Amino acid sequence: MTAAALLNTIRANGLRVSTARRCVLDSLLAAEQPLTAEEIAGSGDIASVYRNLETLEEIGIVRHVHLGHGPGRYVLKMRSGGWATCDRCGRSTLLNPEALQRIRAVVMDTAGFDAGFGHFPIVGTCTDCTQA
Amino acid sequence: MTAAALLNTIRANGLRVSTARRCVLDSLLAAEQPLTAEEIAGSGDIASVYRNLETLEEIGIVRHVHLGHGPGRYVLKMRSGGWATCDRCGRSTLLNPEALQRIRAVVMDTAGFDAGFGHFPIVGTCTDCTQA
DNA sequence: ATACTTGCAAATGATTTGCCAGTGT
DNA sequence: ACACTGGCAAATCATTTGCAAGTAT
Repeated sequence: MTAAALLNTIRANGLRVSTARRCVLDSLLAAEQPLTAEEIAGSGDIASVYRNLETLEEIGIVRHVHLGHGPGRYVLKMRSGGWATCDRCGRSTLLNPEALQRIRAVVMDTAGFDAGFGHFPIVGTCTDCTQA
Repeated sequence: MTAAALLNTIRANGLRVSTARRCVLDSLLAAEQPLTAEEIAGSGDIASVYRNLETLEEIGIVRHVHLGHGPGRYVLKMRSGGWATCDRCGRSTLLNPEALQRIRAVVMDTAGFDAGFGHFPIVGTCTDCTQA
């Protein structure tokens, strides 16, 4: 999945590739971590950023996550997955696919829930912080 | 743990049992589910409710949870635990202790995280909604 | 008596909406 | 051209803070 493919998805949904829309995508493509709307907007118009994020989420390009307190954050869906956040150091990381699968299986088995941890993370204390 | 024991905890922490504080506790004692600050306040002063909830959380009586979008919710800690919320029907339930233990164990084993699901729930589709 | 608390108002932070001018197709 | 979008201002929702008056101990 490339940047060009994302633009095609936008057009395929009957939407336009506007400058503001591209800026949002470029921010997300350049980011290592999920970003807040404010971080994406920079000095630009934040209302447009929120509107575009909502639109991009509707067509399945963007994912909205809440990794802790504070504002919501946004990531490209292709770079998202199951999240884990440390309640001490605050770091958020993606669960590796095997770990996610095993956790999902137990949740399904014990609670009957088909869970993904793609919106709220697993919150707990990470190994580093537990040892410290 | 009784209602009277909660009042003792308040006094034991050098705090006063005021009318507003009692009202917050009474709301939480009467509730079946976590409540929003607005629900707790009713027609009363919501700023005092927020302040009291924060105080009660600090002394370990109350727990703050985010079960989905919308405002935060508050429960008595003695009635809280690991939460699961269905992303279709929106219902939130407490995980039974055995399920919670097994889930915590895999999370520790696969991701190295000591997680409790006491603040953010496990979000997924519940059995009823999956079948429907 | 003296802190701790309240209640009101106002401030703050995050997000949404109305509206009209601007622009991609 | 024509509908989709952007940008600005204002509204809304959740929560916090300042402060003078009230009250539990």
